[in-house]
Amino acid sequence: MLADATTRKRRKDARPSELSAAALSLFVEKGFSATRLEDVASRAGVSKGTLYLYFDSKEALFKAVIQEGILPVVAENEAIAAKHTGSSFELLEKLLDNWWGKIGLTEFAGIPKLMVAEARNFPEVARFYYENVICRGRALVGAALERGMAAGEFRRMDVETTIDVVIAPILMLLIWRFSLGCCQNSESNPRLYLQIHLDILRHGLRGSHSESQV
Amino acid sequence: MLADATTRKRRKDARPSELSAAALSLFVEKGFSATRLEDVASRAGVSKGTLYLYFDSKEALFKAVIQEGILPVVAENEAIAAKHTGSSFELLEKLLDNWWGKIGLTEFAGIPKLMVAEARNFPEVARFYYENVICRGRALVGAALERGMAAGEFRRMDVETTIDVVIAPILMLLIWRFSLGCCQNSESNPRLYLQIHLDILRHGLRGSHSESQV
Amino acid sequence: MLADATTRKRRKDARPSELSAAALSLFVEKGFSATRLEDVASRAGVSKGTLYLYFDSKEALFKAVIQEGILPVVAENEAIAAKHTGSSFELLEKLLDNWWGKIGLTEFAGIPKLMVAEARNFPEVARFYYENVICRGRALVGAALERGMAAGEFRRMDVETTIDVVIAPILMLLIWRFSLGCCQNSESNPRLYLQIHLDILRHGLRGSHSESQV
Amino acid sequence: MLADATTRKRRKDARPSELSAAALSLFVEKGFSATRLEDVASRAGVSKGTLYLYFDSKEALFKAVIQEGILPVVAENEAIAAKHTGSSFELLEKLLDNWWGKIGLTEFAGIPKLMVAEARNFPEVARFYYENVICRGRALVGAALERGMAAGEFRRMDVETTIDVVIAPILMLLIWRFSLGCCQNSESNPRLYLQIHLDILRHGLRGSHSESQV
DNA sequence: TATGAATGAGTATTCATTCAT
DNA sequence: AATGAATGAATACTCATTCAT
Repeated sequence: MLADATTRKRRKDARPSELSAAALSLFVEKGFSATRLEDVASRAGVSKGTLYLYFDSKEALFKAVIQEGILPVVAENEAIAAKHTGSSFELLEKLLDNWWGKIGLTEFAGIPKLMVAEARNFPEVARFYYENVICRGRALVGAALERGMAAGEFRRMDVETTIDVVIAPILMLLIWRFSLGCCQNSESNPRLYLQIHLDILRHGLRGSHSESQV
Repeated sequence: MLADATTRKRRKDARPSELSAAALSLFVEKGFSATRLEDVASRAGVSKGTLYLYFDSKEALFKAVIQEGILPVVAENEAIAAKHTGSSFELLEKLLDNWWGKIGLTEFAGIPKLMVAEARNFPEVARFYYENVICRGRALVGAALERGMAAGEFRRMDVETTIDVVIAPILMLLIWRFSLGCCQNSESNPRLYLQIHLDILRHGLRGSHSESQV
Repeated sequence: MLADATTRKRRKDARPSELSAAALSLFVEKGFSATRLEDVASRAGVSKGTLYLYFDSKEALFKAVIQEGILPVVAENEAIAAKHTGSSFELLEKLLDNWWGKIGLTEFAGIPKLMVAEARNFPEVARFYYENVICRGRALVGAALERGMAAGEFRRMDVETTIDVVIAPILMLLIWRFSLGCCQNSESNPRLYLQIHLDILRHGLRGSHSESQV
Repeated sequence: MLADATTRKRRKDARPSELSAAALSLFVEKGFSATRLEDVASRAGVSKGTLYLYFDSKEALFKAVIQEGILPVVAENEAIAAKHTGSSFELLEKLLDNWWGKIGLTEFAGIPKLMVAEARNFPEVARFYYENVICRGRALVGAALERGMAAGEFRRMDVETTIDVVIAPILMLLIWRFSLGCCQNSESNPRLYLQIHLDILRHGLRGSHSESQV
């Protein structure tokens, strides 16, 4: 009896994240519209009605999916940046490492593709994501770039734009995996991809003395 | 009379591309599922039924949208690459310029976001896009990279992976514009973005003598 | 020129029956609702619009199909009955022979199945058919039966009901051919069927002296 | 509480046959194509969506309608034939009696008309009906005929064809009721019709000694 | 809490009908 | 007379959402 109650309690507490996990994988796989709530429920092992005990609507489920996954990682990265000492490029590497471990290698990897696909239909969620993930992530990269420029480690460039160029391949890596990546026959090698991205940045962002070589 | 017949003829010939243009903009804006064919029709100034005179189904319309826009540009870029003389980096710049003018500045700019969002739901179209756009585009960039490496202009790197890193920011620029780009308040500056991307590449791909500086 | 005009004239005169012939075969094959006017038109070698030059609506076409086919045969049978001398059973045979040659062996054979399938949806046409084909046909058979009973050739039975029993196998033969007949593997033999029907009637209708044997 | 649960259960169990009964009457009345599923649902007192909880498609509903009604009666008739002793004609009468009571006087009476009208459009269902109803019914009649011929009760005739002639008026009686029967003013008298059919058969099938009287 | 039967608004698709040429 | 492009009403079917149990 008691055990049952406990189990049930544990069950109940876990439900929302079980459901949003199920939703995430289906949303990522088929897109938001093409995902049926019945499938979400059955993947989570509950009935369709139960879903509505935890989420008011399909859109609310979408919001939960987006909000749950990535925020903690952003906060972690902010902490990493705050206590970083060493070169600015090393900071970029650390941020990327953490992101990769916490997002790229987990089920949350699908979120960027999902958010990109649905941003126009859910402006409110898009704004939330933009402000809490994108902006804060850009701020971290931006601070690292400015720090490096100030130290002469990186040459001077338009910071706001450089942020985007630096981030783009990382987002694209995940987006690709959940979209056209299905079509390619060869195995992709994300480790190598990220390493080459960093290599190019290492040279490409380098201090102004390099610039004269152009 | 004659004028009218001609007009009608011209009208009929123009219909398919009028319709696929309308469809493209709605698909990009709302996603495939969330786009109602009635809206596509009325944006093109015709009735729902007329759409079916030209496309067998919503999916057929989707295929047409994807297939029409980008193929010619790929072919142009292949021609550009074939007759190029000069540095390999200049070739990359030329390819990017043409792509930007023919895709980035036109209505076709939305295709990458659309394709990314729907690839999983339309594997057949995704494969078509992958083989005819992605593969051929990658081949062009890959050839330029290898040429540059052979000439000592670029240092040696894993070509297949570098291709992806080089292309990613360009795709991401378009994808962003049609997704989270809506959220940002500041005007984005794609010219500057592409220039910085090229700057970073110019330094980042440079021949091995630079590598010792790391 | 003149030839052309003549041809066109002949063409024009023939159109309605070409169209209703095409409609008949499609109606019979697929049913009224499932038949598309475009298919009717193209089977008749004209465009969809042309159909409307000759028939106001799909229902009008249906009426024409029903009305054209069988009426003349009814009239012929009335003439046959009027001038008949000989036994009453021979009259029944003659009527059946003519019906078989003019309906059963022609494209009109499909009309009974069509009329049966659609009677409820087109009460007006059904009534027309009932009054002009069914009633007049029943009257002919009824007269033959009464004549035979009066002569002692047939035993006394309820005429109105016997008419139906006598006619039923003949209608059913045609209806079957255009419905479940498709399913049977063996070739059906309508000649034999009709002969056995007549054989049974020959004995079954026989005068009252037989009745005592029951 | 318990009562309610039971009620609901009973409700759910009853739904499929409530729905197929509603469908049967509408299909018979208007034909398959002309019947709207919404009307079927509302005749059964449920909403359109509910129909799809029990039947996958309109065609599946059609199949169910056809399959449910008649099969049990065929089986009953097979049992009747198996245990019959007495004259072969009496067996025919028994079979007819049972058919009439279980089909002719029930809602299932409309099935033959429906099947005839739609056979061409649903070859699969038609085949099912042909094999499970028609063939088995014909086998029963055929066996009775052969038994009677062997006993000298009936004269020798081609059995396969005679089966059809014997069955036709019975099918036609039902088909008529749901088609052109609407048009006739006088009340039809199916009892009398069947009796006359049997009377004619009684004389018409009789053994060869009668034949000499022709 | 959890269920799943029931709902009905929403959309892709078809096709009879019209009409400018 | 003939065409066939265009129309839009009609309908099968889906699925988010509700609610009685």
